[in-house]
Amino acid sequence: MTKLNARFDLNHCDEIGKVCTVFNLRKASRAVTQLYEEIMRPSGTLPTQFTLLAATRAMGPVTISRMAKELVLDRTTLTRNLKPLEREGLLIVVCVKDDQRSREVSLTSKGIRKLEESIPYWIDAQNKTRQALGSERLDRMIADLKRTAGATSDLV
Amino acid sequence: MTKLNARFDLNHCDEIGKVCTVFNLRKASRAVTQLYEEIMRPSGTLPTQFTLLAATRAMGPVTISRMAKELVLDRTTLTRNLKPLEREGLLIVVCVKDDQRSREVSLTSKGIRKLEESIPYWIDAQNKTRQALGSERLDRMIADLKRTAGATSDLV
DNA sequence: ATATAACTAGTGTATATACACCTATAAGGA
DNA sequence: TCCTTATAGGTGTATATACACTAGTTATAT
Repeated sequence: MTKLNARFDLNHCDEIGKVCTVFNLRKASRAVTQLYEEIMRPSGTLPTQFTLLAATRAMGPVTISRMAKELVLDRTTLTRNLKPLEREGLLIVVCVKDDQRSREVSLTSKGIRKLEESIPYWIDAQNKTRQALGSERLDRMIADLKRTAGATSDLV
Repeated sequence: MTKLNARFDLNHCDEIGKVCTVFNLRKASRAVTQLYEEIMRPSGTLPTQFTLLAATRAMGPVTISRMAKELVLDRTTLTRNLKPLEREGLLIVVCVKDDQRSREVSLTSKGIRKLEESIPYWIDAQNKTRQALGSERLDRMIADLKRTAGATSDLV
């Protein structure tokens, strides 16, 4: 009688790649990120930076910590990811009056313009992805991804 | 009559985060990666490095380029990701006899041991993820992720 | 046989990500 | 009030990721 997990031993490492959640997630992330980067390249905005601009716009003036938690992003990672956008003058991070510890992120008018100009390229990437995957699969997967982000980040 | 894409203008940036494929994929990736890192920490192997070890074991001696293509990973990224594993003596990259351009990656016995020791922690992470998401959703999502990686990497 | 094209790989640079550690400020209790 | 604790944030370091560029090797065409 073989053990249930016998297929995960050294002689069946190909099975690991086939069923590993984190591997398949990261692999798909790379593929989709590469596609979005290619399509959005003419806009001069990286997809990761685009989502930061959109998140800042959506959340209004927001502290680093709150934004990081919302994005399931380490706080220090967010600090660093904001740097290139600050340097380009697309957003500003300023101290909060009521709490000298906190700093709030906001878009500048230049950042708003940049975001607006990038949206058509992002829509193009969205449409090409939908075309490639089919609406049904894509909508289902995004719903599953949301659930995954919520359920697993609760465990950490 | 409003345009179909009207909800993606500057006044509805919250919609962008809700429907953006690359954002939701990366966010879920971060959440799951964080969970795997926490669970696998005692093994001393990062989940990304674990998958590289398993892929090397599965693909046998394999050139950098072929491995990169298989993993939907930029070739130069793979070169750099192999570095810490080489440094620890878990794998070696050697020149190929027949083609002086190519270099092949193989596990060392130390790498095989390390992989074997890490598998139980990986199984634990796999099980906890399955528990959190439910088998049906997880299996469906992984199938969708595979399809996504294949379909979008073909477009680039 | 040689010139050119195609292929394989590495480096420099930049962004993305997170942990350990540190500093400063706010909140709360003795 | 003052001491302790909790909270908000930044830096140093390391890995993950990709592009532009470079160098060497093999294949191909004339």
